[in-house]
Amino acid sequence: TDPLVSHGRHFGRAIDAFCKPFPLIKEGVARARSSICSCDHKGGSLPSKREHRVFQELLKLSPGLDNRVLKASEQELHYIADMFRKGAAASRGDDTKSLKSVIIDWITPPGGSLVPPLSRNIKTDRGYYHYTTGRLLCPVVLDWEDEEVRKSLRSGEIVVSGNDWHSFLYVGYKLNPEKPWEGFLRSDLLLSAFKHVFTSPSSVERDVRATRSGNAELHGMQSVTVGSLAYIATMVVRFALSSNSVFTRNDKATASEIFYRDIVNFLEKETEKKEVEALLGWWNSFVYLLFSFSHQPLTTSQANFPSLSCRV
DNA sequence: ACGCAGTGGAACGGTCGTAA
DNA sequence: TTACGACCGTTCCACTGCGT
Repeated sequence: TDPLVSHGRHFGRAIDAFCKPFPLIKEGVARARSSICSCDHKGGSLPSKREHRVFQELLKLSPGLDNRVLKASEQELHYIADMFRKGAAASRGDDTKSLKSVIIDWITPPGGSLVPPLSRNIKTDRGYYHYTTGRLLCPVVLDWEDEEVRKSLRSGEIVVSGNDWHSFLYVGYKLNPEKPWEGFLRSDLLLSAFKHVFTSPSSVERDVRATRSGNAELHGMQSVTVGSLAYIATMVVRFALSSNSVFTRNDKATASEIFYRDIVNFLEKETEKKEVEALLGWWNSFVYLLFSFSHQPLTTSQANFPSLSCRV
């Protein structure tokens, strides 16, 4: 298969999970072409800064792609975009599939069991219907111990959206109202899911049994990105923990895409810059430890890739 | 509002390469 | 030989747009 599909897999996981590749590429190419011929026309809608950056990141994933898209016909642009779309969809499918069952292990208390038990491959009794998944999904500003809260969440009387971040995003599942950044996006559950997807499923446990390179290594991932954090959070909250049996990007009950965008937008706010740098540094140091412990000797094909620990 | 067809996307069974 | 983990192919489902 076309290596673009593989690049698309990483694009979805680490850069932008939900964008439509064709408009992104087409508009990016149009901007590049117009600046090359120095026509300097300001036609069309002004792209957001982010949109332009995502386009640049996409080009970086595939060697020579920048020149290729500049010369490409409309038809070829469609083809390239379709390969990226396919890859992103495939990786999402694989991740939902594997996280769905393994998350049961992570939320089961060590040495204990879930009451009532949850099936590894059936999701209907997850979400707010189960005490454990409900506690993790409950907005951190609400008190899950309050029976009225539980009732309202189950009946849909309380609709969770926007910046009502879920408890599982926080260390200890608790918010410190004085310091809202404390423990935010640093929970064990997120860390496990991140390792599962980006280093290897077995790297979540102590003894790494991987026989192949993980996704981060395969794609030369240099550091934890905002996109990858949002992706992991979305996969966990909106799919693995929820009671929806189907992952949909814009259905009202899960609203995965909205959740993802909320996280990304928040982390890219100028006002949060300092905290976000600290957050990414924290993640990078964790992943660095993990990566160096699990490291297999590099093969020649892998030796060209920078190690995951390059930055921060 | 309804039926219809086309399309994209998610689930899942399976394959294949790798390393112990 | 076996376990592991990335990736692929098939099938099914939900959404969209169109005509009536």
